[in-house]
Amino acid sequence: MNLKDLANSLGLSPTTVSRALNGYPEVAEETRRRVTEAAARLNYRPNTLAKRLATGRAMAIGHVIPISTGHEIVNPVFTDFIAGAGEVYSRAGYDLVLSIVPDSEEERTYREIHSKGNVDGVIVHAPVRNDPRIALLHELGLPFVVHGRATGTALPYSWLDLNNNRAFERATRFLLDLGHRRIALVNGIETMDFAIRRREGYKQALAAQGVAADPALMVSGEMTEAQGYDTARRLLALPAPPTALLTSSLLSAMGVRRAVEEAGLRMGRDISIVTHDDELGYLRNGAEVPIFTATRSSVRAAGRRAAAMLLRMIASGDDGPHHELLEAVLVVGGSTGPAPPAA
Amino acid sequence: MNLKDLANSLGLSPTTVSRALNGYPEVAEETRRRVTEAAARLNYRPNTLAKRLATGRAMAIGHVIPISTGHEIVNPVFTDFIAGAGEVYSRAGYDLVLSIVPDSEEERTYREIHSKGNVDGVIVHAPVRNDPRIALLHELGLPFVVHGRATGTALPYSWLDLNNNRAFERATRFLLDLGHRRIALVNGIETMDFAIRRREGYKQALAAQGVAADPALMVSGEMTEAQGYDTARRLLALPAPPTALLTSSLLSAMGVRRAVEEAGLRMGRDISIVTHDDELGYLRNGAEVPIFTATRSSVRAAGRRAAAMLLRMIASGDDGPHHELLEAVLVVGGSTGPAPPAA
DNA sequence: ACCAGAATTCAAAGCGCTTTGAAGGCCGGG
DNA sequence: CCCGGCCTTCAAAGCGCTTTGAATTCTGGT
Repeated sequence: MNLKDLANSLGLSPTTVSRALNGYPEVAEETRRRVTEAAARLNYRPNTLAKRLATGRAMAIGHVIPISTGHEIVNPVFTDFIAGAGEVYSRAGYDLVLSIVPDSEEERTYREIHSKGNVDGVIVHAPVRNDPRIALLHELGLPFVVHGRATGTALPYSWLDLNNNRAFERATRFLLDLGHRRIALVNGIETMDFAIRRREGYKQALAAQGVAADPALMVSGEMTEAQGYDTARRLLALPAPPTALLTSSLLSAMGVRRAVEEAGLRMGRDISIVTHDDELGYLRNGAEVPIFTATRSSVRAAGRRAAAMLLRMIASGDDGPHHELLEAVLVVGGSTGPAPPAA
Repeated sequence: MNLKDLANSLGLSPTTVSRALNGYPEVAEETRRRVTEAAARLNYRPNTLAKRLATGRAMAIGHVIPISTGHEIVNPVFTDFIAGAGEVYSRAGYDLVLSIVPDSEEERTYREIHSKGNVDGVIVHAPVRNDPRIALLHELGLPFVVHGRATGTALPYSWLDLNNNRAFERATRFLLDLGHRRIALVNGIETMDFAIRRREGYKQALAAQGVAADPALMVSGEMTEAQGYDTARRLLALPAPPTALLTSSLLSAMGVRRAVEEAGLRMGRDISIVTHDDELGYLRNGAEVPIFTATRSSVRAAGRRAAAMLLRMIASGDDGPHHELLEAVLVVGGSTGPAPPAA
C-alpha cells in the first residue's frame, strides 16, 4: 500500500492525498476526511525512505559513540541520557541512530554521517577541553548540541550542561559548614570537561574558607566501584586521613562506602560522604531518604532537554548558539554529619 | 557532489559510475580505476537516503526499547549488548536505530517501523514467556533475532542465548561440592525468561544432590545493589540463614556483600557468594583475580554475535531459524570457600 | 448569464541513486 | 571485407514521496 495505490483507491491524485495527509490548507475538508479515513482503514504508512529523499530531511538524530581501548564512554550515564533523548525523538517522529565506532574513526564517521545525509543533527557526548569535534561539526555545517561544555573552544556552539562547578562548590561548602577541613575529592577522569569544573568548584569553596587544597586529597580516575574502593582505602591510610569525601558518581561512592565500612568506620558519623547522583534508572540513591548526601540532577532529564533543544534548532533553522545550564539540588542523606573532633 | 556531478566531471554516465563504484563486473578496469580515484579525490559519498530508496534496503537494524513505569529495560546489560551489536553494524555499513517508546506503544512501534520501511531487521530484547512480539514479527515478516529465548512460543524463531540453566546449575553444584546445603538464590525478575531458566538450573543441581529447595531461600526482584542488600539482610536474619548466595548480577552481589560485611561476616570464609558476571564495560569483577566467584559471559560479545547472525540472515535471505547457545565459564574468585561447620 | 478570483485538484518534475534494456565499439572467423 | 558476438557504455525508467505550476471547478458579484 503506497501513496499511489491509496490515491487510486480514492479516485484522487497522489498530490491531493499527500497534501491531505500532511495538513496542507488547500485541500477541502471533506476530501481530507475521506483521505485520512481511508489511510487509517487501509493501514497506510508513508515510506520513510521516500519521504526523506523527497524532503531532504533525514528525520533522524545521530549519536556517535567512540569505543576506545581506554576510557569507556559506553557507560551508565550515557545510557540514561540516550534514553531521555530517545523519548523525545520518538514523540517527534525522529529516529535515533547510534554509531558505535573505534575512536580512531570518529572523525571519519562524522564526515560520513554528514555526506551520506542520514541524520539532521547530532548530539556530542563527553566533551573534553578544546574538543576537536566542535570545529569539525562547524565545518560540516551539521546542527549539533553538546552535552557538557568544551572549554577552550573559540567557536560558538550550543550546549546543555549541568552546573558542575556550582554543584561541587555547594557540596564542598556544605561539608565545610559541618566543620570538615580535610575533604577529599574522588573525581572522574580530568580530561573530561565536567571533571575539571567539579574540581574548580571544590577548590573555590575551599579557598573561600581559606582552607588549603591538599593535592594528596585530590584523586581522579574512572568512576567505578573498584576505583572508589581503592582510592578510599589509600586515602584512609594517610597519616592525616580525610574526614569527608566527595565523589563523582554513585558507583564510586559505593566503593568508598565499602572501604569505609571495612575500616570499621561508620558513614555519617566517623566520616562523611557526598556524591554526585545522576539519578540513573537502575542505580538509585535510596528510596525516600537518600543513602548518600548528594548533588542530584537527572541525566535522563538532561537527555530530554538536549534533544528538545536540538530539534527546536533543526525545526527553526536557527543555529543558535543556545545554552542551558542545569542546577543540581543538594539532597541531604545519611552519609554526612559534623566533623568528628580532631583526633 | 552527487553521482551526476561526479559522472559529468568524468565525462561518463551515472550508470557507469554507479557500477564502477559498486563493483559490477561489466565495467572496464581502467574506467573503474579512474572513477574510484575521482570519487576519492572529490570526496564523493553516495547519499544514503537515495541509495536506500533505490535498493529497497534500509541498511539499518532496529532495536525497540520499551520504557515502562515498572521494570527498567534501559539497564547496563542492555547498554553493553547494544555496544557489541553496534560495532558489528558499523563495520558492515549498517545503522543502528534505537526506538525508545512507552511499552504501551511497543506493538504499534514494531508495525510502524516495518511499514515505514526504515529498518531491515530487528533485535528483540529481554524476552518473556510466550512473548507476544514473536508472533507479531512473524506476521510482519520482518527478520529478527531474539537475545534470549521465549519459551512457550510455538513459532520458530532465531535466537542467541546464554545457557542460563547450565550456568546456574554449575554454580549451584560448585557450592554443593564445597559442602553448602543452604544456598540462596537472589534472582532477577522471574517473568524474564532468563531468570526462569536460572532458577531451573539451580533447582536441578539441588535435586541432583537430594537437597530440598527451600522457598524461603529463593528471592527474585530487580537486580540492583539496594535489592541485593535488602534481600541478603533478610536472608541472614532467618533462623537458619544460608551459607551461600547465588546472585544474578554483579550489582546485586555488591549489595549482598555489603549486607554480609555489615553483619560482621567475612565473604569466602563465613559465607560464600557466586554471581553471574556479564563482563560489563564499567562494572568489572576485579582485575586479575576475580573478587567474586562467577559464571562469566560477556554480554557485549553476545551483542556482536546476535548482530552478526541477523546480518547474515538478511544478506542471505534465509530466515532460519538459527540458534546459538553460549556457555558461561565458571571463574573462581575470592568470594567462595568451604561451608563453615554447622553451627 | 458572465466573469474574476478563490478554492480545489491534478500532471509532472524532481530528490539521488540503481537497474533494465538497448546501443556502440571492437574482435576474430569465415 | 563482412558479420555475429562480446565488451563496455549509456539512456531512461523506477524507487515512493513532495512540490511547483497549471488546470479545473466553484463562488459570488454584476
